[in-house]
Amino acid sequence: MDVVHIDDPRLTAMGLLTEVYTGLTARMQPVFSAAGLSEIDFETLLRLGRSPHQRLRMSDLAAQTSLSTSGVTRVVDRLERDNLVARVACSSDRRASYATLTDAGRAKLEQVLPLHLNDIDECLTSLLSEEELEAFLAALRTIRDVVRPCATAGITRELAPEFGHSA
Amino acid sequence: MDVVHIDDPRLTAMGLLTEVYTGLTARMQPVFSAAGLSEIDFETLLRLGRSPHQRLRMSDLAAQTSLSTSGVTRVVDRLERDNLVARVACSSDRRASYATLTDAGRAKLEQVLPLHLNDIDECLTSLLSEEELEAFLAALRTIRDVVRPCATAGITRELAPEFGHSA
DNA sequence: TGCAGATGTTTGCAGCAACAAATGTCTACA
DNA sequence: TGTAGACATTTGTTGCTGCAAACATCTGCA
Repeated sequence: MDVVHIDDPRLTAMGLLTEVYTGLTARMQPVFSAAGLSEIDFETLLRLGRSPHQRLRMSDLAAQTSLSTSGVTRVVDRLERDNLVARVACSSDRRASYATLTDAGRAKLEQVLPLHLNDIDECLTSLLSEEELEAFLAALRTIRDVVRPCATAGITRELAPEFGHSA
Repeated sequence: MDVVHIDDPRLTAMGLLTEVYTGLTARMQPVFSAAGLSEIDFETLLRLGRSPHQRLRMSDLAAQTSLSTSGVTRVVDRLERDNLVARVACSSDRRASYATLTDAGRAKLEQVLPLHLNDIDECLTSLLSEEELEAFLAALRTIRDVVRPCATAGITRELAPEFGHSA
């Protein structure tokens, strides 16, 4: 018998979740890198694309992604250098600035998104039956509500009790 | 209507999973940092603790974690500096070395593990009913088998079709 | 035996992220 | 109006990571 319970069911459960999540993201990497994007680049473009006017304040972007505000500064620096995103001054608050999708950014998103959706289908949604998937998502929601009570930042508070890809 | 389908169910599913996984790991962070460990430090100690003789070759450690071999070199450097792990030459292959748990490492693991298990319970396993949990894990296994066909490295091939915490 | 290629580990290097401090702007209140 | 504190963003610094190259050792085959 070893130091730790080698088969503690809690460890197994958490390990399985970790394995699935990291395996899934690794599996989706190629689509992003083929487009010259990192995962966080894609997430940024996606969130901008889904937002009203395809723009978001830097700090709202930070709240929605798992990045710190300085992290967002540099992601947007890189995306701006590549002309996928532009900074626009906020007229009502001179401290703030919006990151907005450029035409090239929108095009890039539209190019990558279908491939990404296809990946998700292949490795996740198509693997379970209708009912299994629904139960799976319900379980995820239950857990999400505990570990991440307030996950909607920078979104008008009425819509989107669950706004996909909140990291 | 925006550029992208704001509520594409595939995006929502993936987003939910991301949210849960990152929320969960964030929620577990405090226990690790209180013990002066990073998450990867803990995972390393755990894997060593579960292995025969509490030791593993560097490259097997790399295969089990999500780190590259050079990443493992540096994690073990740090853990060795803190006296939680020691390198031991492999007698049958002079290129290789084992990372082994020191007494302090074992003690640290035994100190942290119950707290971690408690976290998992609080934020994951206790949130679902017996049946829900079983269905949830079954779904994870289904996905795991697709995204990570061969996830058992450096383990004697017979046991552990699912060896928790494989990153 | 001797050598070519495979394998295990480490090191040099470059990129990314967080934290804290700095800067500019806003808000509330006297 | 003037000022203190809050807030949005950026910059300086540090640490962690992967990739590629270097190095040591092993294996198989002539």
